[in-house]
Amino acid sequence: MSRYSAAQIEANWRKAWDEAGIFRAGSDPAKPKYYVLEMFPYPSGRIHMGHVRNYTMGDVIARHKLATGHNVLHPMGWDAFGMPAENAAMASGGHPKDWTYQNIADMRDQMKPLGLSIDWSREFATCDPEYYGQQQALFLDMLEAGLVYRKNAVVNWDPVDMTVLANEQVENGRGWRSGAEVERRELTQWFFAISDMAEELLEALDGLDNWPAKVRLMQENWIGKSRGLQFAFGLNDGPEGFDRVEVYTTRPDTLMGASFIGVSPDHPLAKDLEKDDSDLAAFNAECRKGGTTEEALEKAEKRGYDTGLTVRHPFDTSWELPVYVANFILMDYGTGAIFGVPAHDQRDFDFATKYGLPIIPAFLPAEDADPHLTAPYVPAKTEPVHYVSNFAGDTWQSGADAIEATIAFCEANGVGQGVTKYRLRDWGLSRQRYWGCPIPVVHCDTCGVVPEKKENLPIRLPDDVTFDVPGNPLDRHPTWRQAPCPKCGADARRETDTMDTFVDSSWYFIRFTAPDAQTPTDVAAAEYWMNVDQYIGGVEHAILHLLYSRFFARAMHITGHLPKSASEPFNALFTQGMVTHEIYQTPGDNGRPVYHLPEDVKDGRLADGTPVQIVPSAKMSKSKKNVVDPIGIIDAYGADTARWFVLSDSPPERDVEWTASGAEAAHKHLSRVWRIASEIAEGSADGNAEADEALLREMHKAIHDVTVGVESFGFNAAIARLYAFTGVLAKSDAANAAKRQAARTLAQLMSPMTPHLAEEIWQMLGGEGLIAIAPWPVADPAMMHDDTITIPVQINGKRRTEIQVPQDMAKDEVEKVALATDAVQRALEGAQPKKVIVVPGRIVNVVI
RNA sequence: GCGGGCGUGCUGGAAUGGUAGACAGACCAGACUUAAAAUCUGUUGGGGCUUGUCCCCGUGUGGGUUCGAGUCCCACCGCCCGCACCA
Repeated sequence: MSRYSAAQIEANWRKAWDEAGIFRAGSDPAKPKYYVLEMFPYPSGRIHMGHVRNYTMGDVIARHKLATGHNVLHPMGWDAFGMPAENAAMASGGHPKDWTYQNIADMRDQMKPLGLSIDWSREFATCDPEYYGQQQALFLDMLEAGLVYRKNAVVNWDPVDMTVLANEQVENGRGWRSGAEVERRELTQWFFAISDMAEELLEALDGLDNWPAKVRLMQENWIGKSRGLQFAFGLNDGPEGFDRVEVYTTRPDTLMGASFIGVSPDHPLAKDLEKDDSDLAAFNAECRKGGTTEEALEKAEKRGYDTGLTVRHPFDTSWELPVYVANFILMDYGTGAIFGVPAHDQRDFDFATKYGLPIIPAFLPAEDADPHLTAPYVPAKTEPVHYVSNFAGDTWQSGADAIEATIAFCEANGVGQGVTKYRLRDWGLSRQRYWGCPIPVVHCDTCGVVPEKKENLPIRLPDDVTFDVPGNPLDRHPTWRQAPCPKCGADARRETDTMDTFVDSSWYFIRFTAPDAQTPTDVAAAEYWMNVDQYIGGVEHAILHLLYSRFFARAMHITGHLPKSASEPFNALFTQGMVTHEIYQTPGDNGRPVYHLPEDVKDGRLADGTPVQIVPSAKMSKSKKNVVDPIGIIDAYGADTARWFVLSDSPPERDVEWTASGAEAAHKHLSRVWRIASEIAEGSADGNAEADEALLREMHKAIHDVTVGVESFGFNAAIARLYAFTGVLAKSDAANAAKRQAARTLAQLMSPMTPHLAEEIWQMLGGEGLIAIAPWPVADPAMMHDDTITIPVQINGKRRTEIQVPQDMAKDEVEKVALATDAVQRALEGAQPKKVIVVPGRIVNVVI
């Protein structure tokens, strides 16, 4: 008998699937549709184990749906715009386009051996002009609908590379590539009006029952709805045009504890004052320079500048509070101005302590309040809070009630209004980069900003660009910028900013439903295929990509590109864990460890015998060298082994640690299954009917358990069940016919995870056609329960013995059997039990 | 600081409130072999004695609810993740 050879099997079956065209999504109305999608990859040029895990999970779902009679859409594409292509071009002198398409070709070649049930006919890359041209059309429609606009905004500006950087591209206040200190700069940029939809995006989260609660919560926090009071302090002797300072607070109940007013360095008042105050101008400039990174903020000291101005407290106009410009106040949240309550807020406390401002407790009981507090005074949760009406009245309330009551009180007394605010800000999409989707507008000296005509789309990126100097190549291109004004025809200039790549990924899943349409979408196709029934990807996209996509689906409905039913594009979301690996390191110079690839380490030592230090498992990363190349694994063991292993050891939402022994074990198991099937295929040994019955019963239980596992993302549990069933089959004395049936079923149950091996076994055992499209087995309930069952007997909740009883035995009969056991009789010592609990089919508990 | 999650053998992990440790890895022992590999079988939470179809303990710690708790509730400890000068 020959041995299991994945290399031989796998290529054959991929060819067979290809020729049969079984993964091509049709529109068979007789079948229910099912759209399964994994987040599409960035074409870095190399697939990694994370991809393998992600796509394998999606493939298990897709193949299972195919076998259960669904019309399945399972597409793949490339998130192909972005900075790495430009960085590669800058580093090696190539062109981003060549680099990207070469990487796509390479990655496609690496992915195909995985045997994924993908409809490759729908493949596209976001850098294809056919795609980004439609994206430009979408942009124009959104512009017309008021969903896109231009405004002046503060951004991270890298003065060396001369481009805007996203927040995540700023490290410790410096540009991640240039190392230059990032400046905050005001620029006119394009924005999507996502914040207008804040309430709807928040409310609709409630309906996303099949999303992880964690992701919904993260989005909820990100949208950040808050309820508060907005009102003004009257300003004494302010500059021209400034007679009040508008503030927003979520804690109006602390109003009587106010001791100063703080405004942002970017606040209009601060900007006005700095005109005549060079010290303040210097202070503001210093504040604006400060980085916006987490670390920079943590280190930054609370600093303020006393403007010398004062405001009047709304409830006691003789009470004057100083006005400071303070570095910790953000211009783009609330009104850019606050009142400080040092007694109840750590930041305000730090500030007040530094500048010798009063610390006034706003809550009773006043007798507990120390007039010389050394730390913020925080009332206990249950303690009644005496809110503003302490000043004017006598009502006692707490928490949110106190805040609402205070707002009502303030409104009644003409001090401001209750308002709802959101943290969510509009999405700035302008990037001063070449390798992105050009924003299709023209700047005309007479007409201003003019949308490009749709018939001129796509506005293509020019190919003749250079990357030898920093900045945006589109800006310095000799001719590309020149364009006639679509309105008046005069010479005008193209917009040279391109779109954030998150725009590309916000609607690609809709484009998959009609990838060749001459409009952004084919609404009928979108209506048929949308929504994505199951979306799978990393939790790192919990906010940005998933929130943007939810916004886009709504925007596309508004602009007529999608039915309303697709406004929430992803019915179910699953966030899978990472693939991790131990890190091997040896001490290097200057205390920095030297990392070693897993393949260079044997038994804890390098080839030359040097022992390595093993650092606990972490996400595979090139810099730590704790990576295992999927290609190497596929070459050594086959794709089925890689697929089986990444699904087997851990629940899919958790990280899985790649271990050499685990991969080896997976391969051994698949070899074993292959061997068992081969023996059955060759064998003709007789068995006994009793063994047949037992085997088939086990088979039906396995069908049930594995099906449940596959349908509920319990892949690891399904695989454990398959191990167990394989063991039963291997030991069974059943006749060949029964074994054959069981082995064919085993192959079917394994087919979503190990499709190639499953096909091979199916064929070996005389299965008809391709297993990939053979109807999924159905468990027979009659075969799933045994006539006689074993149930444990507890005494006072502790297991003491077990009894065998007929499955359908009456409760009191079961009780009698249990009481008659030696263990129970011994424990009773002739007495009567106090109570006997019988859970049918489950357990008996005798209470003594 | 705010929000969320998780703590189970040597390891990954399993367990609708109902036999804790399924299934794997690792280790050890045995079979086969001249030997090794491969394969197959078996053992493995801790402790005790009277070695049994035995007893006690055991799911981070301490309480509670329940006939019964890894699972539910309260408090604490530890770890992980997300957000964050957001007023």
